[in-house]
Amino acid sequence: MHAVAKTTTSVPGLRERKKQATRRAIAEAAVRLAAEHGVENVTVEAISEAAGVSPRTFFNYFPSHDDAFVLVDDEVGERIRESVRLAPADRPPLDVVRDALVAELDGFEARKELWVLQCKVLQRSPHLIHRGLKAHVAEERALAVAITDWLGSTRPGTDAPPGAAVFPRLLAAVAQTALRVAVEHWCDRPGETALAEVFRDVFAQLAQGLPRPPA
Amino acid sequence: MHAVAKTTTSVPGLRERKKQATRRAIAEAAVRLAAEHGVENVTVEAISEAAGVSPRTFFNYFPSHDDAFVLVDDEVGERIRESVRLAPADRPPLDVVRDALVAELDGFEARKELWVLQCKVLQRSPHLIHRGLKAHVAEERALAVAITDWLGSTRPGTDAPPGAAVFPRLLAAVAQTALRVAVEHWCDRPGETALAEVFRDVFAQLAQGLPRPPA
DNA sequence: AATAATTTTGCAGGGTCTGCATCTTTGCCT
DNA sequence: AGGCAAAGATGCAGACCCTGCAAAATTATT
Repeated sequence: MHAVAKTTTSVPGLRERKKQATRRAIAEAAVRLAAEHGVENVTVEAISEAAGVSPRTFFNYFPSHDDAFVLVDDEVGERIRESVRLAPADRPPLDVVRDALVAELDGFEARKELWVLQCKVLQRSPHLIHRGLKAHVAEERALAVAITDWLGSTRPGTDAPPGAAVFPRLLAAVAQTALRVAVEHWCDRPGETALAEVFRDVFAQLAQGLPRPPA
Repeated sequence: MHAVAKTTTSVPGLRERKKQATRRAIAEAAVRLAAEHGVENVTVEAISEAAGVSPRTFFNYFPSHDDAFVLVDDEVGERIRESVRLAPADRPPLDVVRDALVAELDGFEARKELWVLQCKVLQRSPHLIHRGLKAHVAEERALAVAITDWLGSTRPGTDAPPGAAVFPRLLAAVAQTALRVAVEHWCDRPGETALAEVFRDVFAQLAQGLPRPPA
């Protein structure tokens, strides 16, 4: 408090940093081992061994064996929802959600290697896709709430037509699905197309009501 | 072969009937117990006990504990895909998929009680939703293939624009998602709206590119 | 009625996951 | 510095999940 002025915020402290490091070490070890030997042949013990922690510690970071193989960043979803809530009220809903997602694409491509590697693991173990979709569904529901907020800011308290109540959930679900399809498609063709391009194309098709593409 | 002429087909035989009965008994016991005590408090032993089989037999019918709680009918998906493949080549893709799904809706409402009950279980245990989505994703991929077949029957072997390759996967994924959203929405409001109505409404919104619903 | 095929079952064993007690590490204070 | 309190890591016991394998029971066929 006297000689050295501490940076009052920002620095998470050694404790938190070590925790994050441990978490990343476990996740990275899990993905690498899975890419080499296949998911079902990678035990918690092996992951812990490679990450340099005890098997018991593994479960302090991941609730289940499978959860170690999917990469989830909570902050991304929160930024997306905030972006939706602050969107101009008169824009097309699909555009609002699309742009909110596109804004996060840069950080996505930055970790390209990691995602491609994980995509391979997920393709070999479809059973893990659903673990990834777990976060997906959670995101979907939170996004639906954000969309409802955004829409509600236009006209509060009015009798709605039958479709209105489903709309936020449908838009959120479709947007997440489009994102997933774009990523899967992009993973299948590494380096061939930019993710942003696939992404924009997919949303364009959605906006047109999924017409038959010109052959 | 001599005295009694056997009904050459149709009758599945006592063996097959008992198997189906056992399977249904296990599934029903699982759902009922889960509805009462919560999924995580229902062990395989308890389910087997209630179904009148040994714990080992449980795993002869369901690959995992969680799989006993989701109802899947393989034949339904096959009928849907066949319907898509046989559709007129000049119809709007979204309509083709919609109608293929709508045709199965009757059989769906017939088991209304069962589905509502299961929806409650799934709502209390989100972790099971993904198990249900497992079949969902499998269906999605198979459906994408069927859509590709159907589209391909129009013009085989032509240079495709960037969006064309994604289209079948996107359409299949979006259609499955729309189905899921419709079912969830319908489960939340039992008896208020017919599933077919929600379903048609959702697809209408998709066909219009998800515009803002009139408030 | 006897035999063959299929299903059910018990058992052993490995893997997942949790709660609890203990030990080590980290953060903060004088 | 040195010590105290909080938090994380670890080991262990135990319940549960899941899978082979071989024996017993049930069903189909001759």
